[in-house]
Amino acid sequence: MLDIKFIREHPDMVKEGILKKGAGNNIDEVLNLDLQRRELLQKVEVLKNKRNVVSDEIGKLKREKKDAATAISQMDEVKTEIKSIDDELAVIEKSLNQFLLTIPNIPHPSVPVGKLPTDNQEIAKWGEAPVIDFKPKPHWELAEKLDIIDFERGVKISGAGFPLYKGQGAQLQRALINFFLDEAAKRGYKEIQPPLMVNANSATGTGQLPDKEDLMYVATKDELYLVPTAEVPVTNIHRDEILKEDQLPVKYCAYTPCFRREAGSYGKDVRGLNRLHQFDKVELVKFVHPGVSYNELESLREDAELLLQKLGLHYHTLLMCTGDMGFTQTKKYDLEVWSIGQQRWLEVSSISNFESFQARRMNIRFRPRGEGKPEFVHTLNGSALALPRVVAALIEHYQTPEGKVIVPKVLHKYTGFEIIG
RNA sequence: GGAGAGGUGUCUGAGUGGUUGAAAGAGCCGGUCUCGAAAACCGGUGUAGGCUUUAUGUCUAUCGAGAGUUCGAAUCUCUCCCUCUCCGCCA
Repeated sequence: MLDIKFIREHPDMVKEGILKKGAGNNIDEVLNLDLQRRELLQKVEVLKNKRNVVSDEIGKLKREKKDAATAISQMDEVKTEIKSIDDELAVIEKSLNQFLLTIPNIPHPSVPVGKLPTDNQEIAKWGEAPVIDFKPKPHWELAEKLDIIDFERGVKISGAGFPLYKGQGAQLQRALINFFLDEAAKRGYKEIQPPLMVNANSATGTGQLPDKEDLMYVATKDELYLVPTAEVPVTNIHRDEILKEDQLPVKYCAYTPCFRREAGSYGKDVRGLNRLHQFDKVELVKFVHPGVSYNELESLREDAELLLQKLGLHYHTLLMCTGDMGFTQTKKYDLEVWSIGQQRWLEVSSISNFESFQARRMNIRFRPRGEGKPEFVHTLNGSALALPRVVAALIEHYQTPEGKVIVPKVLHKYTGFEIIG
């Protein structure tokens, strides 16, 4: 969430930022509630002060065995008044807080303003689509023929969007996960295996709640949510903590399955591995000093891009426009890998800076060296990478005319085989 | 799941209704001492919010969370959460 003080002092900047994201604007209501809150606070604090002072006096009188009845009766009115103002305050604070939780983060000035996919800027392009003299097959055809992914049985067991990986398909997945994790470790990320179900506080901290409850699977009996991304449990590691400045940046990587309800229909995405309810992903999360978060965003992007380069896959990098950014981000890059079988780009990574937006919700701070008040850290995260579309692009990219798949060299030591089929 | 014990500041740990924001010790920061360090000694050291003459200022809140009793709650009552021990179940 945004800082109420910041909103109070820069209402126009906030309104403008929200507008760029294409969201509704209720800043005036927020400011009004904030004003009411502070007025009531002043009134009630005077009364509470009186209560404290008089109570002390009563204590003294009693100790001296004097009569305190007058003082006590005098407090009757104060007491009821405090109660009524406190009640009023509670209502206002609750509503103010709800508003604050629904105000999106405002975009960084370097982000292009727009709302269409064409407003996104391609800032880098790497590699090329392979030149082949036969018609490339989409991954679902290859996978089915090779019997490495079983979509139908996935449907039987769970439903659409829950594929079953078999044999070399399962091994390829495992190889990619290990490859991604090892590469992350080399770049200084500590590996985490987080819980796969989180409570409401954690989901609120990263911004999935209260707005996006529909995206998640919920175990209502236990009030737990299946993680839609490792970002949720991993960023919450340091909720309500004060880190030391010397610790920063704190860098974590985590492999988890991700569960998403993906309510609604997505047309061209329904086939194959393009959009699933359960998928695997390695996520990178950083907690950094506010002064360097945009440098850290660039290095995070490099961390993710390097993986695609090592796999030899053709990709490009997009700087997402204001309208294509999520609720919580100030700046976001997407990496899209080329699917030769489908002749389209597939998003495999999303790399974002949240500045202090999540940190404020989660109360994650650091203590500056020497003296000084704790400040909020900046949080960032990026997929490195989401598996299914990498798998899709990879088997399409490396397919042979016979319908086999050549495994890229960096994976050999993980797969133990060099060709699928 | 059943029975019992308990949750206090960065940590250990006192504190069962009235100068307790909270003893004591440790840690940390600053200082004295020292060529330097250690030890010793002295001083400081939570967080959030409000107000104003923005200050070695002041007020409010905060002892797991929430509600209640009371003039007054870390201390009493209720609900919830969590931890520990024993029993049961179990990968």
